[in-house]
Amino acid sequence: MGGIAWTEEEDNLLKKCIRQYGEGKWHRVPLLAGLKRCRKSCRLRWLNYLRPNIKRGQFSHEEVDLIIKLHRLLGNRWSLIAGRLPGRTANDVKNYWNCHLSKKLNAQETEQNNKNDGNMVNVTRPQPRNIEKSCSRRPCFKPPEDAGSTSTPVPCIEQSQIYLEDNGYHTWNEEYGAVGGFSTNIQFEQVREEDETNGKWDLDDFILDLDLWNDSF
DNA sequence: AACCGTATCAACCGCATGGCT
DNA sequence: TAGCCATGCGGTTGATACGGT
Repeated sequence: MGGIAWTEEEDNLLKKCIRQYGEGKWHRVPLLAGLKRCRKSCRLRWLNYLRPNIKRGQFSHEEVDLIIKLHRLLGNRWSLIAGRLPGRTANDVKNYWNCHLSKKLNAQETEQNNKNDGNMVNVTRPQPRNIEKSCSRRPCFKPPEDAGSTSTPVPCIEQSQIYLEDNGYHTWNEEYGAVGGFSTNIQFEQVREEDETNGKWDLDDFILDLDLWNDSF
């Protein structure tokens, strides 16, 4: 292993400390737990190993499929990918990708390229999304009523203010009632402060929902 | 049995980001 | 506004396990 392996005693001290004081405040954890480890090590050990509900063992086919899909959409954003796989850590996903999938997929791609040979296909890599600082809440996302149809999902934001970056500024509802062609670079200028239930909103989740939705058809 | 190459994965490192003063 | 500090993340390292020769 890279670095000094954690002992059972250290694990117990860390677990006890987290149980007592909760997560966060990692700079205090080594002192509170009585560990001779830096805060980063403590955090990593907890997140990747000691946290409850961590799933161990083989990745299922469903998980592997999802990882591949998500990686196609997000690139190496392991924490986001892991967030979609209950019980899996970013480190797990990253290791699995590096050990299993990257080689496998590279081989497949090379094979595919050889087959296509001259029939080049341009693949658009995930583009960075420009997010305004003011955008700090999650617009709730609901699938269309007719779940069986192939229509795209519609964010349930009244008077939403989502703008297409390359087309000047347009209001979503006024001019883009549906989300067709959503793979373009999109800027969320401001979102109505509506969804108070979760408090913290990750915009990437929302965009990912849309991308996954489109991808599934 | 000894050696070697490869796979696996826990741990570390460095950087980016955000909050606070 | 600048500087400092804590946190989080992705990349990388290196010890161990395991299979093949």
